[in-house]
Amino acid sequence: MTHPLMEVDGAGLSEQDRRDLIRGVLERIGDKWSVVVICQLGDSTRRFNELRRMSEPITQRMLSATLRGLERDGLVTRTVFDTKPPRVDYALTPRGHTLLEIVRTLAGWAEDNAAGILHSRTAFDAR
Amino acid sequence: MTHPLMEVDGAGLSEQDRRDLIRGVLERIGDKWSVVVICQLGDSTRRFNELRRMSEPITQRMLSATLRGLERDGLVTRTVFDTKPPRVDYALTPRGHTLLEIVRTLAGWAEDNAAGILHSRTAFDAR
DNA sequence: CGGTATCCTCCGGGATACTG
DNA sequence: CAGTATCCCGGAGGATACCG
Repeated sequence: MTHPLMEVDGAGLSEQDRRDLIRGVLERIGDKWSVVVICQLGDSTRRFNELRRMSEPITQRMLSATLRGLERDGLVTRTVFDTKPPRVDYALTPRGHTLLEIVRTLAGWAEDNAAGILHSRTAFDAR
Repeated sequence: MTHPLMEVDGAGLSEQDRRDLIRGVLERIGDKWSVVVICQLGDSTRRFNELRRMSEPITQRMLSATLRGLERDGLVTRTVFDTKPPRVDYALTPRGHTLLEIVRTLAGWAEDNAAGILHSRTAFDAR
């Protein structure tokens, strides 16, 4: 039997380490654009400027940085075609797709609860 | 006829508005401590300093701010007992519990994928 | 087309001290 | 015990210009 806290890399993890680990991963989807980009890549492979338009008002710099971060974490693949003009395709990896499902759940929750949350905020601020 | 600002339930929102809405809600759980605090409140009601210890190394200031944000969004209730010394209890609302479930899924995903992600990062950085 | 390079601003959040 | 009040800094991220 495997101890729950020893599953990651074989070393023992404290509750503290566990939270750090989760936070480290959540920072990826906690940033300003990752969730948006992941959602846009959900249906199909996309090219850079295609993503840029779909994710407006993202800046070129931030799209580039976001994609690099997602690629670094093995959530997105980057495929370069050596044509002219250049063409680069981005797509979700299998790991990225498992995250997409959760992110869609989260997005659904956000939509379902948006009205209630906005109402709560108004009530809270009124005081 | 429907006024745009009244279509918060998702019926006639532009793709842009939909993303803004989701981002607005995700910023709550995207900040540094909300997810941690929500998880700690998952099992039972907690007092302020109890949460503080459970969420180390959070600062007093940030716990206070995080709880206020969660309360504002109707995710957490704050109950003051007028005793000495003072006592304040925090608990998840029903809405907070629905979010807790998703957050737990997310935390589970983070744990399950932590090793793979760390490996991907190392491989990516090696290049 | 698909990016970098630079510069600059804003604010999330830590440290510390004080309070009802 | 359960908070506020200040001060301050690093870094996320926007604007803009340039590049292969």
